[in-house]
Amino acid sequence: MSSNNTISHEIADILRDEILRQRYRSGDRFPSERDLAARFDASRGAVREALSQLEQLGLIHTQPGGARVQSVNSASLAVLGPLLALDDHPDPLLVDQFLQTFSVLTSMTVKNAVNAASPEQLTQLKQLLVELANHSDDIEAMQPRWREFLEAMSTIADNLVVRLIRNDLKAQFVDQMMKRGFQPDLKKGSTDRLLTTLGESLSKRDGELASKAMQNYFEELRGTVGKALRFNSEGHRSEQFSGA
Amino acid sequence: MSSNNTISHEIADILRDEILRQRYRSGDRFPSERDLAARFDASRGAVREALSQLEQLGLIHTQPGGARVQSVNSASLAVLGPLLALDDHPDPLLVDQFLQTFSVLTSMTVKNAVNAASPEQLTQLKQLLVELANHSDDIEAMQPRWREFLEAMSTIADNLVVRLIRNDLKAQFVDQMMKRGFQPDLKKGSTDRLLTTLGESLSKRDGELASKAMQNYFEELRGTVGKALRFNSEGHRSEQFSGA
DNA sequence: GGACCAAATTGGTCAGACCAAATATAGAGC
DNA sequence: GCTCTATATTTGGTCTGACCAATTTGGTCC
Repeated sequence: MSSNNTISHEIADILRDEILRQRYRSGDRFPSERDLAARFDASRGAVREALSQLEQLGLIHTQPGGARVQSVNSASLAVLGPLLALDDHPDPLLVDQFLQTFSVLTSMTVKNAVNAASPEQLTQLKQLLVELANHSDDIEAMQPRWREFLEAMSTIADNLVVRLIRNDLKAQFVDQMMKRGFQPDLKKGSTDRLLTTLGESLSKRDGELASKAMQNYFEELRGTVGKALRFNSEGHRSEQFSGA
Repeated sequence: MSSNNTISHEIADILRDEILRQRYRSGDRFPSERDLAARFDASRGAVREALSQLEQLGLIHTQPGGARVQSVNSASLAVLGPLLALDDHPDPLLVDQFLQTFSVLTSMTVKNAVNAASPEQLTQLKQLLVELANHSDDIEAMQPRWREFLEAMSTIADNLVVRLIRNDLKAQFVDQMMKRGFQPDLKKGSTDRLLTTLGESLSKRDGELASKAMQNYFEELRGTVGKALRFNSEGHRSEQFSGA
């Protein structure tokens, strides 16, 4: 998990998962710090630091007199990762929701980047696209280049809000999937089509076109990933999930 | 600010703002807990809890041996609120970026909601629209009804990822603007047009149409708000900002 | 049954201490 | 002078035990 190997993080991880697994109902009283200290055989200070993390996640609310459990719906974005990691198989619905969200944000970024890029940045982007095209056969090799390309787009678009959201989502989700060794096997045609259209949009400086291309790509990705996950969750443990 | 009136929150607020104001460069060593305890005349425990909050925000990274400051770009979404509250006048660019982001997420929610709503939910939504139309003259009165309408949309669309993001954004931003007493004065025409189109999209069950209408509305909102903020930041302190 | 008051519980803070990991420093060897 | 190593120091992580103020709880009185 995300845990540092400190006691307080361990405690936080355990309690967080218990809350996410609905072991306490929203509004319930949370065990007192002294009880938790006894339960985990730790000092109250360590427990307090753990509770501080849970409070930052929006999972509990502490007040003199007692802490109370809050609804997951009102939690912070940072609970997504733990939520996905709760079971062996990630929840297909949640994954799909993630992809859809990531799609609209990425499309927006791409659109703004293409429209706002300086001539130098345009050539840089084209260069990265060529790099990608050169490795379109090897998904492994494309991964870091995609990252670089999207990072460049993100820098050019220069929208801090989206950047922060994508930070969180990436930390919560992408890394989670990577750790599980998940590799979506998109047909090569889809990727090639995306690369071509992106190149075209760069030449024409047509952000809308780039955005649409990105959306279509994610649409296909959602289909593929959804199929793989559903197949997987039916018990046919595929090799796509090697497990951390 | 968001602070509870505890010492550790106070310390966290101060240090957070110092980091956001770039008083430490990314990568710099952060003062030791003992130094900070001396500076704030507090116990090390209180300082540690403050630092724990900063770590959750992604602003510092602590390790045995010392804590280091991280780049704001790699921080968590939760820094947006404090970032907006840093100066008397919110950064127009940041506000615009927020609105654009909120726009695509809301449009996506609306689209999915309209497409996925059950017949009962459709009538409920229409009912809420009527409510809105009845108060279209009084912005004050519309506010809670808008909230209710969007909340219903959010519930129907049932995308936890977007919901969590919107939670954070709302907490960081909307509340921030409300506290400043900011009220965008959109022309009544825009709002009426939005309401009409939304009603139409509900009847036709046309999510795409609803989405487009939402986008257009936000587009106008961005224009209006941007103008107001720029005007305001030129020193003509308008009455729109009554100050908390 | 409801209003009111005292006792127990709970979170927030403090002080002083110890350990292990990381850093800084001084010294040895070249 | 430079590099490398061993030592000393700093720093974060944790523990113990204590105190205060706010809340909650339970019982009493009307």
